[in-house]
Amino acid sequence: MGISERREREKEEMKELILKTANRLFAENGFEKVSMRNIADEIEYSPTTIYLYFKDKNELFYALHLEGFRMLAEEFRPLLDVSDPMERMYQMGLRYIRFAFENPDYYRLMFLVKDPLCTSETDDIWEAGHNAHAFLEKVVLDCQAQGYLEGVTMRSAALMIWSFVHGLVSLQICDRMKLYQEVDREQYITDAFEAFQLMIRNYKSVEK
Amino acid sequence: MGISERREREKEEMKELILKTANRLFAENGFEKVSMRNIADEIEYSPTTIYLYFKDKNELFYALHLEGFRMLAEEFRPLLDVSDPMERMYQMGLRYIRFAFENPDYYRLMFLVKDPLCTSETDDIWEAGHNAHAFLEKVVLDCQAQGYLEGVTMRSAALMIWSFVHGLVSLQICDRMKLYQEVDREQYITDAFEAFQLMIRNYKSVEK
DNA sequence: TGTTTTGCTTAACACCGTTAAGTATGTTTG
DNA sequence: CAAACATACTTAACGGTGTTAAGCAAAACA
Repeated sequence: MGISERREREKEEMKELILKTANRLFAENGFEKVSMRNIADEIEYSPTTIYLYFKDKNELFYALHLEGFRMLAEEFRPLLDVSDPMERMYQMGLRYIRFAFENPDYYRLMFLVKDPLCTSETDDIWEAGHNAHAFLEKVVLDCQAQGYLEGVTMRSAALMIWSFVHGLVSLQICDRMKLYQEVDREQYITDAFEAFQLMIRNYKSVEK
Repeated sequence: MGISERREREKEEMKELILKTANRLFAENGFEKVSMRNIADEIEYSPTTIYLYFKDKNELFYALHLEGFRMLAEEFRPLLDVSDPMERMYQMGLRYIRFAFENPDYYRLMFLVKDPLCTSETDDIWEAGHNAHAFLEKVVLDCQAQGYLEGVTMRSAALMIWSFVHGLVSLQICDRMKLYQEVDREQYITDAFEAFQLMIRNYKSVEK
């Protein structure tokens, strides 16, 4: 009775093929190159075939978005070796920024696009994001244990830090930094990041 | 010879009509309701007519984006009456956040969407944004004159502040705050904003 | 009054996501 | 082994998008 198992396996392989192709088109040619018909062309199947493996385009993009979080987790992995909390937070910021700039399309999909996530079920979706965020919460707690970021809750601090870095890379990725001279744009980003670090380092809560 | 002048006037009126209609559809039904055919239906003209007044959809959306900046400037106007720099910055943040939450579609268009701006000419485009940014730069300078934000350049500080607030509202607008309980989400935003203010207020540059 | 210009429309192109119906092929059952 | 059924895939189509080319009627000009 190995037939149904083979079937299952083939189905999984096809799903994988579609996904890999979508991922490749996405990484190579960016967002707009990924259309159902486009993927279909690439794998030499009819467009409608994809719908036998994925409910709709959102489900497909949700899978891509998971791949993005996998990549981000990979980027974060070396942080486990950094014991000093403030240094770890610094490195984490740098790696977050680097990930965003090296994979702008993935970043858009993960954090900026509206569609593919809210339409999906809201329960398990954020498991991938949760890991990354847990990483941040841990680093904040460790920093607070050393006297930094006093007087604010861990959650507030985490959201504050995430907001800043996210905002910084978003402005760049969405091309909203044209205010600053083309040449020095990267310098401005670095400077702003350093300024933020400086503020966190030198902030001490008000004496009671 | 008033004919050509009347012609000119009528052309301007038509352009205004298209724009107003686009703006209305945009404000009422959000982003996706604004299609060329959609606007055409509303003004009871053929879709192609619009192309006689606007080069393409991007040019139209660029005009909408200007309207957004006009609204933001309106929101900022009362800040002129706030003389205390730190208080002014605080109020500015609150108003920025309020603008974003009350006009999420405009905010997306102004700061998050990729297309309509980069494709247009890069020269005069940011004049509208420049005004808002000049406002921020002014407030940063005034704060620095009072001893705040010492040790970082005005530009870095401005970008840092903008990044943070932009990131905060972007995460909410793009529905990326599902990590936090639905109920307390607004509270978290407020807390993070307060935490940031606290950090800026209590930061003192390192003594040399 | 005839000629040219203007303002607008119809038709079409090339895409898009998605659904319904149909067609082979492979599997199971009588 | 043959009939009945299920599976995997396709073709055709719907309704939508932005955009272009060609044509037409009315207004302006000579």
